[in-house]
Amino acid sequence: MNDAEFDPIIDTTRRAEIVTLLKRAILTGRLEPGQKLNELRISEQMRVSRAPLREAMRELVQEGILTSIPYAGTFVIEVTAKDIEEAYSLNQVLDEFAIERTWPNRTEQFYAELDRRHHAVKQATLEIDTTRQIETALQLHGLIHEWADHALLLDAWQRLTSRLQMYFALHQRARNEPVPSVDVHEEYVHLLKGTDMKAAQRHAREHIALDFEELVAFARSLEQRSIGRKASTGRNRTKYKNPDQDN
Amino acid sequence: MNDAEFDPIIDTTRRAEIVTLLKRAILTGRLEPGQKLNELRISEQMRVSRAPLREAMRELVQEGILTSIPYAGTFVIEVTAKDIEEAYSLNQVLDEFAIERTWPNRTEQFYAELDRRHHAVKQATLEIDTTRQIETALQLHGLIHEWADHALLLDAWQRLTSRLQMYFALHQRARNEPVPSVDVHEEYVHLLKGTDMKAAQRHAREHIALDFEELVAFARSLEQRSIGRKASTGRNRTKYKNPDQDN
DNA sequence: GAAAATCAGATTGTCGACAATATTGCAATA
DNA sequence: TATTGCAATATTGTCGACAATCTGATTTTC
Repeated sequence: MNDAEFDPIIDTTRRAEIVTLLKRAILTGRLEPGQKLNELRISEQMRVSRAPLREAMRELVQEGILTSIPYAGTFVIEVTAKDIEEAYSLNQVLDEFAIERTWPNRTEQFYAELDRRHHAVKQATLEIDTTRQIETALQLHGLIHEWADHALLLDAWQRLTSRLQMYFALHQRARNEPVPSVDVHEEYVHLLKGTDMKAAQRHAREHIALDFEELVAFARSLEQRSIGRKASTGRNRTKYKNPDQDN
Repeated sequence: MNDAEFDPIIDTTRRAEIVTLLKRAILTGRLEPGQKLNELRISEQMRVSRAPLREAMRELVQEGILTSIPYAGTFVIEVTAKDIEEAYSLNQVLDEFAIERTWPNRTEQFYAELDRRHHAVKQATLEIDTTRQIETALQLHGLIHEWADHALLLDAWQRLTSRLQMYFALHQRARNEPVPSVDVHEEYVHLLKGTDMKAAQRHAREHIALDFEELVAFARSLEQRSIGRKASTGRNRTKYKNPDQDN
């Protein structure tokens, strides 16, 4: 047989759709850090029962963007300066590793995709939708992780991406002004096409450090208005006072 | 107020207990790779309803040791040579980073804990229980991640640990003979107490590479008897034929 | 006889209701 | 007045039942 190749069809279970919806709400900042997710209310709004909603929330807890306290509730994670510093430092390490693993895998198709995503970033800077700008930039950076042929690395990076996307969204949401529309990826893309791997790795480190300081400063300012709150992935017991409010 | 500090009390929800039970069964190899988890059967054996069981399984799917295919079932992940190679290479990267971050945090308490865990490893080599040997060794290695003061790193490493523990357990289970009772951690512990960070990092790399080859070879032999099976974290649709059997 | 259609059986996904637990407000008490 | 005890309420955790889907065998059709 000479069949054309088909992608597997999307699985349509309520749980999966709920995950998508919740994740989007969190990563765009529509659900704020520390906010409690009221199961009954959300399930009614989505017109589903609590069972698939709870399962979806379990996934997001394990994914690290929600935090759950038994019999108290499930909350959007808080954002501290330390969290951001951690995300960035780990990202540096993973990026360096990803470049190393991707380096021998760079094909024509890789370069094409690199250009395509770079173009998407430049295109997005023209639009008003800041969320789209963040998405495209992260997708460009994700390329080296996708081509590293390393499922665990990709997994770890996608987890990080969630947080980074959330941080960026919060940041932009706070200052409420369009991001500078200069393209800072020109050099990055160029180095990824070159022959000097170390140089590419070095640039990844330094470039990432760019808006890092600004984000941390932002996080510090956030911490002023939310102090004394703490929660982990199900071990602690400190409760929140934050009222929940959707839309 | 001059209150004494208290740790939060442990949360007891069925879901959490189920997670513990399932995880142990998987990591010790009592549930074999590829095996299907029948919800009804397990829920009856544990005397719980399917709701908390399913939520627990969702967590483990996201944790990466189970894989779910909608309307088909949830399975223990397969173990391929590539998986093991990935786990080890990523572990090297994370170890190096962990040592870097832990290095300035080394206190007397750190050294004491280091010795304690090292002692536990040596103690375990005397026992027959191989699972315990694996556990203690991984706990010794986990120290640098716990002291790195880096929640994301610790999280990533714990995810890895699950897989490593599973791999080791399968390996030992297969050859069914006690592990060599020589202590290979002497040098590692010594370097962690020293002043040459680079040397410690280098040793971590090389030492880890030790039993790596053996594990990969083992995985290759495993792949003979289970070919053509594939599944991802909920995107694919290929189904298994593996019958499920508990105990 | 082979391919397609159909039909039971089993298993997963979802639902609504109930049980367990936490929170809040108020009264009681020192 | 501050603290403790106790309803009343709200929310999470769990249960049993039903609906949707898959699997495999059987029947039907060509």
